[in-house]
Amino acid sequence: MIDKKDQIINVATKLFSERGFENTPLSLVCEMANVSKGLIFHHFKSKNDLLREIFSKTTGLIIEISEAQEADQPPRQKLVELIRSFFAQLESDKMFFQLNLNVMLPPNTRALLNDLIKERSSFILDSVKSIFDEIDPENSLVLSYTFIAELDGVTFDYLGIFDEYPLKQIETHLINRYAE
Amino acid sequence: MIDKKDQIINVATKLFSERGFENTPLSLVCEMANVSKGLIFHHFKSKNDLLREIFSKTTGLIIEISEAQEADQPPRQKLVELIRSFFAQLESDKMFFQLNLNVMLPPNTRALLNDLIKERSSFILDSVKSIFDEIDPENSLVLSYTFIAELDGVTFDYLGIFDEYPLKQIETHLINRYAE
DNA sequence: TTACTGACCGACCATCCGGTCAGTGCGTAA
DNA sequence: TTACGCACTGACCGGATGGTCGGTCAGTAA
Repeated sequence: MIDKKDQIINVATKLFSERGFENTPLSLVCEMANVSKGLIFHHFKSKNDLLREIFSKTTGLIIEISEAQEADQPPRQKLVELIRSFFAQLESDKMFFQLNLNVMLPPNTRALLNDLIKERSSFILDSVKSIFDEIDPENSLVLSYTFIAELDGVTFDYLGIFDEYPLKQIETHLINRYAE
Repeated sequence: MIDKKDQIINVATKLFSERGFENTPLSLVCEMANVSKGLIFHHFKSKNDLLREIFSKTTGLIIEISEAQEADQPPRQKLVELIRSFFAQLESDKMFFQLNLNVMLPPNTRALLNDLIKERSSFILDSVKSIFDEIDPENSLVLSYTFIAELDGVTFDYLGIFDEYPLKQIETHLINRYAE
């Protein structure tokens, strides 16, 4: 029998990413996790707290992507690896990206995760910038921001906007662009 | 005295973009627009309907951006104009972009605007693609998706993630990239 | 056996919020 | 003057939802 606390987290993750945070009443989480209301509040201070815990867990995924490249590769190769692992994760862990997207922008949920988001985004910026520093130190900051925007935009469009999104082709196109 | 219906729309637009749709009770709209609950339902079928009407209005902005270029310019120049007018609008009409961002992703609001979003996004794809068709018909589709992803990503990062975002520099960088 | 802990339950509460509705007053056409 | 329509009001309703609380029970240590 799976641990009930984990069960709550799993179910809530799924529901939050599919239906959004505001639109997922705890009663639904209880029902689908076969758990009582009381138990949720026994393990988590509040609904918000549950979200924070779930969101924190996804940080691991981001770090994993950022560390896909090996240290002794040439910088362009690092970028290629980064793109590759990003697209791979985007396809295989769709749910986590969906959750992040749903939750990072709307002001109420955003406010509640603000510190985590800030921390994470500067981590990402730093790791990307350290690569571009090796390529073009003069413009590394702008290059990093643009690079990140491309990946964020792809995520946004793929999960939120377009029905038939040629992920693979866009991946190759970006790889070509950055492999030069 | 300004028309009360407009007053409702203005106030609601502001509040929805600042606080998100779910997190803005109609009671607050009433209060800030100096209007009774009843009047909102006199002018709009429901809260959802109010959102649809507001969201529809922003479509005009998108069309405006898409049509910034003149017909007889070379394609690369058209792209540059497109980028220019996009960044200009992003800065001057921040509120509308914020609203779109807040409302397009979360599944519940998304569902209710689905047809409008679909319509709009294929309009955008078409207009961008018609430019890339003149440059590289072979790859025009992927080029268009990537181009759009870049702009969406910039919007996302600028409004949602990073505090100090070098918009101007990113704009120039993109212009250089596409002016070749 | 006893005493204690902590996972777990579910009835209950307070509040909030979208939506309704009966009614008021003003402008206008007959 | 009357009658009608329409912008407008605000008290009210019903349902949903986050959160509380008293309590049960299994496991375990003494």
